[in-house]
Amino acid sequence: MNAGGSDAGRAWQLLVRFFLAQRGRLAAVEQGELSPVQCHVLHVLEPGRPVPMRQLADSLACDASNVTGLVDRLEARGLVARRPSPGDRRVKELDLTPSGSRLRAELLKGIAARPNPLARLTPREQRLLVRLLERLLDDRDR
Amino acid sequence: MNAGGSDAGRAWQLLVRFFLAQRGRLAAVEQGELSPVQCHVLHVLEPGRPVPMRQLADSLACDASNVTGLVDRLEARGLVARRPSPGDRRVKELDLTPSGSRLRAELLKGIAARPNPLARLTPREQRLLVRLLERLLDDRDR
DNA sequence: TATTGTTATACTCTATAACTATA
DNA sequence: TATAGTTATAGAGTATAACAATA
Repeated sequence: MNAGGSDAGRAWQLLVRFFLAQRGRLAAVEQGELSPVQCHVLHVLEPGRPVPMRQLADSLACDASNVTGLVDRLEARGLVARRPSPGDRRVKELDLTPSGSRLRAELLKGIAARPNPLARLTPREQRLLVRLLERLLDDRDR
Repeated sequence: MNAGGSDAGRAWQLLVRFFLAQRGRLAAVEQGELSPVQCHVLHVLEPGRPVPMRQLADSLACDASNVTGLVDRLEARGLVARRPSPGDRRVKELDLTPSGSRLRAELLKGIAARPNPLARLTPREQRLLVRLLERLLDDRDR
């Protein structure tokens, strides 16, 4: 079997284990402000870069029907807004409101401010990990 | 601001981004056999190593009341079994059934067999990542 | 008194299927 | 015909609060 390809498998297994273990451990989630999925939406939505509903469903790896209710709830809280797409009248694009942009900034700040699980790595190891993850996530989600 | 501590924050942010992006993309989940949370339970439960319900709730970072229904469903499918704890009569320990053990083995195999997102790293980078993640996950979850 | 697990309740997330309005 | 988004429905995950049994 895997002679040479086993490291990718092992790394994948460790990453899966990591994100299973960390599920729901975001500051905004713990404070009850946002659900994990809502965090994802605010994370994907960059200010001034509207995203079609369909694209959001893809990035969530879920059925399109879920996005309707999800966006309904975020819109009811004034965090996002639906806009008609210029090119295709079937499409609705999603954008952050000023309030949503502020919460997104707090979310990112909260993520960066909670590096607890990574404290056990040396600074050099942390830099290595950043480099590897950046390559891993390159040209993804945008 | 962060002079020196920023790499941990950056790495943390990238890991969060990664697991948000990969949520639900496990073979067993895609095939509709298990939910992400059920995967976590089977992952945590090693054969022959019973785990108290309370400990399961901790590892899921959720309220203990959820574990009741979660375990009910897994037990109804014959994957896990509740056993009284030898020491404390309040405690119920959870163990895999033979059927659960088999599904767990398939789950782990499926995870290892799906390293697609990691193919973009060189073999050397993959080994580096494995080393870092192993240090990251060391003495956790057991 | 504190802890383990349960129940009741309410809300969110998720998939499937059927529908509409566009393309 | 195909696609974007919605609605209806049902099942699963989640938190809070109250409870029984045990420590």
